[in-house]
Amino acid sequence: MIGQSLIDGVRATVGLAGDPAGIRVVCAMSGGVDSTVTAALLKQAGFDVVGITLQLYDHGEAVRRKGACCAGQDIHDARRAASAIGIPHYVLDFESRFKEAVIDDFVESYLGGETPIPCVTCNQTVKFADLLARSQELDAAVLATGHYVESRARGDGTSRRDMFTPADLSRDQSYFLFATTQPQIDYLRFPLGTLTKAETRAIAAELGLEVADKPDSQDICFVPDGDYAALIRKLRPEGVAPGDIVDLDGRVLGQHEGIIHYTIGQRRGLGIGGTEPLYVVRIDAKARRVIVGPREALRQEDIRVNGLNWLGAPLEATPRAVYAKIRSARPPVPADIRLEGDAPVVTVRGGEYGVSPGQACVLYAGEGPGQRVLGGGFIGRA
RNA sequence: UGGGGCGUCGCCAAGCGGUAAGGCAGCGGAUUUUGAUUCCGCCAUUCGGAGGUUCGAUCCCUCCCGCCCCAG
Repeated sequence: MIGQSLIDGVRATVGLAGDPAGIRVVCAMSGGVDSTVTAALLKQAGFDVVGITLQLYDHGEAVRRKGACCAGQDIHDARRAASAIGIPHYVLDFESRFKEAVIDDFVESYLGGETPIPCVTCNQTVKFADLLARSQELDAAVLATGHYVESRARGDGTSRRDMFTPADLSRDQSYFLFATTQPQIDYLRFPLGTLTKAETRAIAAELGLEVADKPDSQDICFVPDGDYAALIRKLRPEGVAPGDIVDLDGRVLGQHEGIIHYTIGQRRGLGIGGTEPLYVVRIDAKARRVIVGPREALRQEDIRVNGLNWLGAPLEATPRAVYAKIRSARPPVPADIRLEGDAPVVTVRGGEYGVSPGQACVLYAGEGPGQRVLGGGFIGRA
C-alpha cells in the first residue's frame, strides 16, 4: 500500500524541490486519523516533520467524547501518534485565542439570529493565521493539514497555488476552507486531497497507528455533548429568551425557548402539528420571532454574500458563471456572481432552499472532483 | 329546551357493519468536521360518554355531554 508511488504522490503534494530531509514541514495534528496519517506520510516521504497540536479548549481531563478534537484525549492521542511516527511534537495553548476568535463569534452569531460556522472561523483565525505564523517562526517551508481538498501549484513560474475539490467528494472539506486567502493557500499543503477516506484508514492500519479505527469527528468540537444551546446559555444567559413562532402572515402558532435553537430551513423542533410540515423561513432576532412556512417559502435565488474571499480572476461588472454551494452537504449548483456596487450577489438560477445567514456560500469553477475553489463568503440577510 | 352538522392518537384526517389508512408533531437511529435538511424505525386493543340491535359496531338505534352553523 505504502509504495513508492504513494510516497512520490506525497512529495508532489508538497511540491518543493530538493532533499526532503532539508525541508521542514509543520503538520497540524488534531489527534484524529486524517492528520495523523498526514504526518506519517510526510515522515515516510522523508520530510523534516514537526507535529503541532493546538489546545483549543478544555472541558476537564475527563473529556473523552468520541469525535471531539483538540482537547483532552485527542491531544493525548496526537502526542502518542507523533511519538509512534517518530517526529517532534508540540502542544500550543490557544485556548484564549480560540475563545475570543471562535467561540465568542459563534455565540454572538446565534444570538443575532444567524447560524455560524465555527469551523470556518477557526480556519480563518486560529489555524491559518496563528498556527501558520508559528509554523513560519519555526522555519517550516509549509504547513500541512489533513483536510480533504487538493492544492496544486499554478505552474506559472510563481509559487502561487490553487485549491481544488478532492478526489473523495464524499469527504470534500472545501466548504470549510473557502475563506483561505491566496497567501495562506500558497503556504498550505493538503496531502490527503488525492486519497479517499478508505485509503487513509488503510494506511493508518498498515502503519499500525492507534487511531486507525478512531471515529470521525463530527458535531461542534467545543461543544462536549452536542448541546450548543446550553453553551450559549451558559456564556450569555441574558441573551436567550423565549418568543413567538409565527406563520408568514404573522399569526402566532406557538412559542419557542430561544431563537438560538433554530436555523433557516429547519423543520424539527418547532412542535407545531397540523397539516403540512413547517420550516423555519426567517429569524427575527430583535422581535425574538421565528417565522415558519411551507418548504416552498424557503426558495431563494439571490444570495447576498459578506466577506467575499475571491480567488478567481478579477471580477468585472458582468456576471460570472460559477457553481455555488450553500450548505456543506449539498452539491454545488449553477449560479452567477455579480457585484452590486461593492456588494457581491450570487444568483442561484434554480433557486436554493434553506439559505441561512451566517452559513457559507462557496464558489467553484464546476461540479465534481478536481474543480477549482473560487472562494466564497458568508451568506447575508436576504 | 326550533332546525342542521360534527365529535377517530398532542394536531390534521381516512374509514361508515367484519375487527383503526395517511400526514403533522414527538421519540429513536442512519447520514453529516457547523447548524440543518434527507432517509429509516417507533408512535390509538381503540374511535366523546352510557346503554341497545347484531355472530360481530368507529360505523345502525336511544339517551347524555361538548363544539359549530342556521334560525330566533
